[in-house]
Amino acid sequence: MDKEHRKPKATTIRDVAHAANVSPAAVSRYLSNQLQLPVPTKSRIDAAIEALNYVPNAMARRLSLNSSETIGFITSDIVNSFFALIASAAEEAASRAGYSLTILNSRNDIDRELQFLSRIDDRQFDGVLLLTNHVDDGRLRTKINANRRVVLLDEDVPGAVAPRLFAENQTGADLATAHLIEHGHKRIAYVGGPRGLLSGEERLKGFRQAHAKALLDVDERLVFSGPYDERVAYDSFRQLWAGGEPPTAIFSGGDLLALGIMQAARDMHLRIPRDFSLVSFDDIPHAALFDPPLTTVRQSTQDFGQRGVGLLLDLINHEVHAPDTLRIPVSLMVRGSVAAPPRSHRTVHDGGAGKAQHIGAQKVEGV
Amino acid sequence: MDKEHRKPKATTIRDVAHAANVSPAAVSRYLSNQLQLPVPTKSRIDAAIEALNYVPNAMARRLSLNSSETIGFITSDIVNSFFALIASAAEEAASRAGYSLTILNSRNDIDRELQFLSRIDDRQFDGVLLLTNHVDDGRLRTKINANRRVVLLDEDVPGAVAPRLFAENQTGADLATAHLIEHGHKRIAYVGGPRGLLSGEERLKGFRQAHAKALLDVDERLVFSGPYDERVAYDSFRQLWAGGEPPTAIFSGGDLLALGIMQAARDMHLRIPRDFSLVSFDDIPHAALFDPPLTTVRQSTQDFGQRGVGLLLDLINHEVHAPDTLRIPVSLMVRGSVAAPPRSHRTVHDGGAGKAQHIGAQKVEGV
DNA sequence: CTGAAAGCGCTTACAG
DNA sequence: CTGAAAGCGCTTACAG
Repeated sequence: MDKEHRKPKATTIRDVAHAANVSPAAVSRYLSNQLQLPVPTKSRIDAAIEALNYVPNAMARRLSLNSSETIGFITSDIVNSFFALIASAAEEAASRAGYSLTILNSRNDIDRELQFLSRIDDRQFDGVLLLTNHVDDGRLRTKINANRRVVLLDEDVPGAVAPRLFAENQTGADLATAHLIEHGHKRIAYVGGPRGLLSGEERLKGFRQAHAKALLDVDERLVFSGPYDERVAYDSFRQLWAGGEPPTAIFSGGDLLALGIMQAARDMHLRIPRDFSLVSFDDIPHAALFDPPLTTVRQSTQDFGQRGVGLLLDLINHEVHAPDTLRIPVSLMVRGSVAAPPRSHRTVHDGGAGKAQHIGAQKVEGV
Repeated sequence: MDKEHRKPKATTIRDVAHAANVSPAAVSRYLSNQLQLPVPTKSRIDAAIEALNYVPNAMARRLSLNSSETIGFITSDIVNSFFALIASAAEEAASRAGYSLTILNSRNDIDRELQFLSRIDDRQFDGVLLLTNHVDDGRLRTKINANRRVVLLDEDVPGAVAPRLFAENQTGADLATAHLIEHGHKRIAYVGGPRGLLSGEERLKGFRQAHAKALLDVDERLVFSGPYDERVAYDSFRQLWAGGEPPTAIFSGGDLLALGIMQAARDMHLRIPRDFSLVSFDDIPHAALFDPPLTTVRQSTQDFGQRGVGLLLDLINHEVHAPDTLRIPVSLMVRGSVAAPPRSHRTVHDGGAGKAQHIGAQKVEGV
């Protein structure tokens, strides 16, 4: 259009000040509510802003304030709706506090995680919410301790100096396993996350704890730990069924793993819960619509996102709390994937064999 | 720790220049590969950077370059894994081009969309990928035309001057409906997106087109258009079954709607595909694991994200293309939610009544 | 080719 | 209380 001005310079605070016959400082202070002005002056400024279509330049403000007004959210997989829900809750909380939230998809790759954490160093982020999903080799710890503007969510980085927010993993696993035991299962397999990773360790601990409370032994040949990967769970299941005596129930350390198990069962023409029962962890959306509706341990993604942002903003503003690890409560969502063991004559409490209790799942609160 | 310096000033390009005995300009040019330096000078600079632990300040660079190096991704619901997959692909493409991607969750609220679009004005974003999911009242159009750094993905904003990237909606709907007709269905319901919204209109058109090609009439009492809301689909289903003669099959305009339909069917103790068949649109992850495995139209989320970013970067760099609307191809993923109509003696082509073809779903390419 | 200097558009300590 | 001026830390047109 206008060939005359090659770059139609953006209107700045100077332009507004000039038009309103005040100083740039006055406009700046007025806009940030640090100055009570006489009404006529106010209106002149407002009119100038309106007329010149003035919008403050965020990059200039950020350079000046030495704050990017942005926080990073690093997750292993944004497509996993459990993580997406946390991200969504975090974005809302951040937005309310005047911060943008940038979601970074690490694909569980430590090099990408480190690269993303470096964006704190170049001032792209004021801080970062880190949801890692693998065992640290020490590099994450070092990186975090170098800048100290990180909050650990969902999984731990041992040795890192950072606020932490985790689920009640052990309690949840105990709850889930006890639920199976109550239905008469004695031969229960564990298909869970990696050894050395917080959720994997703690959920396995809960699994053992429930057995101990029921005076039951854990058959170590039925314990499978591995990455949170659908295919790995798929393979674990096939191994379980390849051996002599398969279990009558499985506690799976994550809904993604449960999905792999369900797929494998389907491929082997096994029905859940007729041929075996299944309880899982996470409660991803639509878990109630799977075949069968999945009984699983729920953790509040809202809590994760909201409280995580709170912790990070406190850290950024140097309002440091006691460095305790905070925990998100859990509850068991009872749906249709658990029944009595096959070929068992033991009395069951509910009539839940074939029929799913899908709507308004019965909720068993965690401790 | 150090009480002496209240603010331990970050090291700047000046510090590096000083330590390496060159000018800041030389360092800047060296770092951006605009300058070939003698090896000894290079090493001195590298050593200084290393020793001082120098990281360029991104906010300063951005102010100077008048570019935020960031693009926005506005979606109605990041928890919907279909959108999350597009976001993920877009993030990868943006990252490869040196851009950050910020995901914004609009919750399909136009005020939030407008607010997010304003971040172009204050220089937070160099441009925006907009995935809206409702009919515009004119405000989106006005806003987009005011800054012209927006690419429209998945849904249209009529009248907006912007590059567009949409799915082959009509072809996909035709494919899906024809699939039902081939299985002997004549009484097919449509439960789809809103009238006036691109996907809703075009998919309905494809639904009608398939009928016309088969010389079948569409029963208008079986056509339900509404927002992409699980509960709305739930209610539509109940209405369909409340009337006299329910359909023998449903084409649903989105997997989220299909989920609502499946939930309603389950609550009414109806089995799919025994009691009615269902085909849908989107192919969200794990669609194969639902009960039944969902036959649905697939669109490549990878294409959406990648090509969308490409279009936006071209726009930002003023490498404008012809303003054509680009289309993403579709294909039908045949799984287990379609069978012959109930009480029908018509011969069916595949044996697909009860048994699901879940693994490696048969793929029928779109035109 | 190289460096001193101006400029990006804000904010705020400082002086009047 | 108010404004002139310095400063945030880069990039780059300009002069030498």
